[in-house]
Amino acid sequence: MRQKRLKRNFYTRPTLSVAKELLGKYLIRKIGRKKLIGRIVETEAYIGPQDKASHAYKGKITNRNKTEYLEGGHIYIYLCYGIHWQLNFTTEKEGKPECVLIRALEPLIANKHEFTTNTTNKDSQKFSAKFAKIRNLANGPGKLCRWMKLDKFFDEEDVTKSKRIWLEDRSEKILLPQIVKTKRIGIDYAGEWAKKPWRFYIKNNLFISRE
DNA sequence: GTACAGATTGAG
DNA sequence: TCAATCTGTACT
Repeated sequence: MRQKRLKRNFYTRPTLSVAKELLGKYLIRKIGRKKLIGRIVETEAYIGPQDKASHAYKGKITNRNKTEYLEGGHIYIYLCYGIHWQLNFTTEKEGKPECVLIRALEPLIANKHEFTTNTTNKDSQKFSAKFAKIRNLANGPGKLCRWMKLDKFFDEEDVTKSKRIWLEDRSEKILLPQIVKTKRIGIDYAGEWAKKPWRFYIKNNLFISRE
């Protein structure tokens, strides 16, 4: 299988394109000799300064959100509800506070007898207890950070160069009809901006955070 | 210094 | 349905 790390020019593009094209890409987290691999199945776009749901609304710069202004291809990670880390990748040029939140991963587990990456078959919903366990590893933005052991020490990380976390293209293309667009989760305070269809997930995938 | 909301989660 | 848990932010 052809595997190549996503380069700078993938990230320094319009955020909505990056959010859609991140679907079907692979997030690799190296811990010692081991690798945790997750296929990205759900994302959300945040487009400051105009987006009221963005931390960079009205061009706000704080100690927390300053990494959001970095050039595309950097990690912006922050703690939510005092408990959960939220992994974002910056997009666009330096100075533009736009990013993509990774909301769910399909864990790539070596044992192919348990399940395959082809989860479009509704019959596979009759999954085993083990399958349920795997499904619960990364089907939410906080859960995937817990699984991959990601925290504030990854803020500002350049994923085009990092040796502990990066993204790979494994020649899988998610076509437009397979992408479901919905409003973003948990930002109802953002008025009109809350209605924007800036959440994307892979149709019929069993590893998304919710429908 | 104090007050309070939040890009969530899991238990009940 | 709701509490856990704590940082960032606004305000006194």
